[in-house]
Amino acid sequence: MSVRVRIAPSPTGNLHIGTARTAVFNWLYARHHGGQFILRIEDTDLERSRPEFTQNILEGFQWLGLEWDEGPFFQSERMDLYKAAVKTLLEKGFAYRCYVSEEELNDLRASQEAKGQAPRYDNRHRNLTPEQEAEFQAEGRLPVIRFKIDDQRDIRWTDLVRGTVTWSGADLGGDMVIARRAPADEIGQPLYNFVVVVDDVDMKISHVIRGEDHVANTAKQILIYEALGASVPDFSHTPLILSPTGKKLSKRDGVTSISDFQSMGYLSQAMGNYMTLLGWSPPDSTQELFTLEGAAKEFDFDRVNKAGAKFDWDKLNWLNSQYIHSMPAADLVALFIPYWEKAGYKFDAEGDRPWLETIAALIGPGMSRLDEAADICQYLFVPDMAFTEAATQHLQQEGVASVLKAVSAALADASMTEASDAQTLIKGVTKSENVKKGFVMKSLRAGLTCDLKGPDLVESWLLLHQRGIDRTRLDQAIAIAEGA
RNA sequence: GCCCCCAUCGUCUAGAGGCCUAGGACACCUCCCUUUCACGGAGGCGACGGGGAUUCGAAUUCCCCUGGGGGUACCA
Repeated sequence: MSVRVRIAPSPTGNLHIGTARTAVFNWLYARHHGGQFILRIEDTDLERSRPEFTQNILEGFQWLGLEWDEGPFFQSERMDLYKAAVKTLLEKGFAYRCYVSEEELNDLRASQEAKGQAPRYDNRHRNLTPEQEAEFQAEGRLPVIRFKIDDQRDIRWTDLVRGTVTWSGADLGGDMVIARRAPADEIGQPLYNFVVVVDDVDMKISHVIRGEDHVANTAKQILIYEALGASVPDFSHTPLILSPTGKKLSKRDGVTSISDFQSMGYLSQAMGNYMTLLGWSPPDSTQELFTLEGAAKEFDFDRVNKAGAKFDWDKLNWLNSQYIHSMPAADLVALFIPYWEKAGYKFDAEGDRPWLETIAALIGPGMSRLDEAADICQYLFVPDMAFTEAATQHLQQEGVASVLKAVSAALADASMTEASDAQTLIKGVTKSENVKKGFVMKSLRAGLTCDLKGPDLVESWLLLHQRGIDRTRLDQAIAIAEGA
């Protein structure tokens, strides 16, 4: 059997990391088996669906490298198909019109709750006579369409991650609504649990891979497959991504959308790697860094966990740092430029390329997120940057002024083109001032970079020198050191 | 409330009866490298939720308890 899987996001928000992880598992499974990965946009809820969210979702998948083989298909464009299917179920007696009002339903639930029972529809309109229907219609009542669920039925399926799952028909809440309220001679808007099945059948989906929060839906949907006379696909319910507090990760937990991770400076490779690791481990579990393509070679559900996994920023940051550290400076520059531009730094992306690339080579190995590039590099781009409190305090220490003045003097007739030039100069000052090299380095760091911590000092100096910033900053630092 | 699922270091996980005095990774701590700042390297701390049962032998199988999660819409 050829493998056909799908990701079916709802455009009611930006691409959520949970959806993205489900997409990753689908994609990995499809690629592993040489199958098709299909993208379907579930926008049957017209109220909440938005085109900009669809856009965000598509871009998110592209960014992550989850290219789809078919689609995107839009459910909103396939209503006729669904309504025809509803009609068929109606004609075959699998579904019926129910005239119970919202108010009556609320009363029913309230009384059930009062008795400590599970809320459920009591199927009271399952066998209405034509006369009764006519009467309700005469009252002006609009019906929904319900799909019959047999309370006696035991539904079971073999889940690729959970093994055999059984569900009792009686625990499905009674006959389910498959189409919204509409005039009796029409078919209202078809609902999620129904259209999913119609689409999965139509698109010949072989494996439904989705989050664990869908297990109850699976039981309902299997019944619909049967009524439709379609073969039931395999199911895999993957563990959920949990917030640090252990609940299902939701928008309220802060950053959860892929585009946010992207703008925070996470690399798509790191995101893909991390999401895959959340619930799956490669056969060689000591191997934690891998590409999606690499994982696809080994991916299968026998190595997918059953328990939910808490999202861990530390681990993501570490993974991201690994990718950044191993990236060539030439590639890093391109990734840093947007952050530098956003920070308002002035530079010529083309003309200053060599200088920018040297910066990238300097800071890349110490970063864990791309967006750090802005703060880390401020001293290189902004000539009149303010000194930090810590730097100012150091500058005002005794002996700093004279060290910096010695450096300044030596700088006047020194050529500063290589690291060794700076080293020689530092060594010279250390000797002439008769202080420790560490003191010179620290003072220079404070004076040149406006801070006490940061990228390699000598390299920074060279970079500053190329821009002619070192002189002016040294003067500013000396002024502070002398208490002016 | 009811239904379903899950349960190894703080976190992500390896482990499919003896290879486990439970392995790896992140985080944390120490040391080394560096007369700056990082990166990097070497160590350390640290877990099988509890109770029964099966077995010569259980993290691994079964049962109960406890704990956690998910679901319970005319949302998806």
